[in-house]
Amino acid sequence: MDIPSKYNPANTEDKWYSYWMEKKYFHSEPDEREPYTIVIPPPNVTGVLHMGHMLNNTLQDVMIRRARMQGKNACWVPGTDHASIATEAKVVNKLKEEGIKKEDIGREKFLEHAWEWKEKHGGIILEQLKKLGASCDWDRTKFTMDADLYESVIDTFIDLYNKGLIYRGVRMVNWDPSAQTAVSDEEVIHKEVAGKLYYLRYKVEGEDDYIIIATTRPETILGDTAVCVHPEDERFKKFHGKKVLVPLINRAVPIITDEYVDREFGTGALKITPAHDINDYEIGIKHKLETIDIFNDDGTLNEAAQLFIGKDRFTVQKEIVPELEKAGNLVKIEDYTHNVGFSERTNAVIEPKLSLQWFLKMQDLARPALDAVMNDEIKFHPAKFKNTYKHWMENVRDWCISRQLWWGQRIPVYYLSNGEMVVAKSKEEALEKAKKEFNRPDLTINDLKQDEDVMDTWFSSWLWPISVFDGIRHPDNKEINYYYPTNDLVTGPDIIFFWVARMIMAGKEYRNEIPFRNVYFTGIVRDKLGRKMSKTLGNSPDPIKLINQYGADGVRVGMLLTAPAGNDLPFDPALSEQGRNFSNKIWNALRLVKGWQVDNTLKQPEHSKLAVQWFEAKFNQTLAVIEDHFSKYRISDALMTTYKLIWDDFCSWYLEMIKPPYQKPADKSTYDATILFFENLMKVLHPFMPFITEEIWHLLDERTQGDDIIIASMPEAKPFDQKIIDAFARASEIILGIRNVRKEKNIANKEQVALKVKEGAGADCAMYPVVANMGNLESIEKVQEQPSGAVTFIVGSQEFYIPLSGTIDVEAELKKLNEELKYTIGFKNSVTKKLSNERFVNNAPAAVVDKERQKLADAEARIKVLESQINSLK
RNA sequence: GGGAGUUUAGCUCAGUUGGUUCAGAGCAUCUGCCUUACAAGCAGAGGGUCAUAGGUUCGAAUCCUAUAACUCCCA
Repeated sequence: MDIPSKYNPANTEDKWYSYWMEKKYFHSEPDEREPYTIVIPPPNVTGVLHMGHMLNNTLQDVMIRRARMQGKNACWVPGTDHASIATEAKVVNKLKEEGIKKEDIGREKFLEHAWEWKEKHGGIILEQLKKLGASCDWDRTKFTMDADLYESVIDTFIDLYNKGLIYRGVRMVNWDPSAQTAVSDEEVIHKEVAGKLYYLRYKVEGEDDYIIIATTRPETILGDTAVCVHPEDERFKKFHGKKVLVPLINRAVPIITDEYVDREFGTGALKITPAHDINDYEIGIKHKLETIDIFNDDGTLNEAAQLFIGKDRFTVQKEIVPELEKAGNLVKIEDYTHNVGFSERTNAVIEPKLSLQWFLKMQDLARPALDAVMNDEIKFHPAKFKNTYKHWMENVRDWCISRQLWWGQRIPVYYLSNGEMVVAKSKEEALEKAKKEFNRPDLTINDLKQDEDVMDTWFSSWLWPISVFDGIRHPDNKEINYYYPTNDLVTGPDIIFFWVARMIMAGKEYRNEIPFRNVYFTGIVRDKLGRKMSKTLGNSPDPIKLINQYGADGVRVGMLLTAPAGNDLPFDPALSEQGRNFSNKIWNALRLVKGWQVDNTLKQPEHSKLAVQWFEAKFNQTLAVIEDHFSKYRISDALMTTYKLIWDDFCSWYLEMIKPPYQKPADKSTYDATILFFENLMKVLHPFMPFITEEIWHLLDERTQGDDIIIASMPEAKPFDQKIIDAFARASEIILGIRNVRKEKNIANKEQVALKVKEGAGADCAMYPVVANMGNLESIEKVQEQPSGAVTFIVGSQEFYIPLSGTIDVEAELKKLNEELKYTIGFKNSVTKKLSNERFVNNAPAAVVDKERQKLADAEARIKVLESQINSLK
């Protein structure tokens, strides 16, 4: 067989992916088997694949492929979300380039453009996932704006409204002036920013006195409606009940007192701007202050500000300072670092803004969702995220679900001209309802105006595990009953609140059941310097390029090896190289095995028989370890264990043990056993490296239709013979001893040597035939005494000799032995000390004490051997 | 400001209920090898005061206290 010495992934990956697709191996239909379900965390439809997706989806693919091979009905539902803010921004920009404003073409026309954009660009990320090998059921691909999912969202809104959980109200919200929409608390990212603290003098009305306040945002003074001091603060008691004049505009506002004020901060006096600060807002309500909103939706100042009308807030922040100075209000400016909120989507500085929005009450929804995680009905991996989850759930605030956008599910609320409203699924239904509810038979469809806003994208996503199976509209359908609850969710810790928490709420509310049993939190992929990967930094490698360079299998291994759950992953392309090298190692093992001629008449050599027995045991022993890792979601450990099983145990030991002499044939039973081992190893490896394993599966043997590794059954750990594992451990030590002697004495591997074993209790080893083969020994013989002119090595307390023709370097041997003796005596002393401590012997468990006694006996035996060696050399 | 977490080899991390030679793995490094499966490889080797200081215990990387540094979440 002619197989190239370097594995080339490009030749196999596309081939097998299309083959699997043709065979419909990824597709799932409900049947009598146990289901195993994963719903993909839907990537943003505007996105392209980044390293985070690579990690995330590799993990999911490992889990789904393993489940498939375990005979479960594996279903991985792919899809994307509509990302209202991001997508709308993209479409707005595209139109802008064409000279079109969205307001000019209107809502319907705009949505046509948006759909067109989605059709054209929205599938990129899913196509990229195919390159990675993701075995998603593509027939089930969903999009959060699909008609059925859209309707599910609308139904949910109506239902929650009818339950009294959704309300409309004017509240302080996080306003994104760039996207011109409200965003939820979770979409605001707080960052420390170097700014200034401005000390401003407010004149007390009708007096010559003044009060000094400190603020980071001097432009907002135009919206001030009070100055607040601590009631106990002696410095300000003289001002209680008086008024001050707001600088520049000379509006008289009251000086109020509230214990909220921190006397240590700034000057101890606080300006209050209820329209533009959440804390001020609360104080405003408490003290019934006037609220003056000085900003337009785009962050420019409006008429209420009186000055700087039409200018941007940041321009005004600069321009107002000289004005204040001129007017004599500026005392001083200090450097000051403070927290500023940025929009997760547009990176614009968030403006707290009073506005009329829709909210979902969270408290009642949160309780069952909190319990489900705290009592481990849903398990978090790693469990440390339970803390974060608990803290958020216990302090959860109502969710602002309306967005001032067009791309999304439009809020199903209809208003009459008098402001009264009805909530209904369609305009027609709304009309009927309105007629009845308000006793207005005269109403026509034109009297109704639907709410202009759409819902938060996460209001779609939180239904995802249910809505992809149509379980909102048809709660008793076959699919939802079969696939739900799903098994595992794989996602990043950064969306624990956005998504995980809310999916659990939705599951509890709509199915009265959790949406998944396990949540695996991945780390965040960072670059070598520990920075988060981002487009703006340009520090993210292009995953597709990586795949072309190292193969999808290689990249998958590279990602997984250093990605224990919940730990950040400092990505280094060298990791993918390690994965690629592993592919090559396996490839060459195949070349070796397939290069053998098989001679049916050949008798199986004893050493091969033992090797086969050993590997059988080793395989099952290791498989149990791998299964344990999987059960604990330690995927990278499961991979590393598999890696070592293949590389070290199979390639470095087993294959070397059974390798026939050069150009000699192999015997049939060893060959067959080896092929079987190879097949089993490929099965265990398949979930991690799907492509090369399928390729090798088909090269190892002729396969009938449908005999493909992707659907082969995963081996299960069977009982194994511990004795042969132990015998091998000893044999390998002896082999290492022989190798060391060869190395020290410069004896080529080709040259045969004889091994002499000192007669005694430890002289036997069941695996001597293997030792003889691996050590290239002409004989193994027991002797009473050390032969003259022989090099010695010791395994445990057993002596071995290799007679040599040349002279022995007595000095060097003595030095080595004396060092060894010194170490062993030291060790013996420490054990003796322990054992002579009465409290240890009395308190420690018997097993531990026995082990110490055993250690002592071993050390004493070894010392005896070493001493006799030294004496014989002297 | 409140809370959580982390700190073990050059790097990334394991280390379960405190008890085997417990101080580990992979990568990296160094040395020697192109030995007919594989130099994308083989055979070896070195490398750590388990962040610091106390304490509990017969015994501490592991439990407790304090300190330091870093990370994340919330406000």
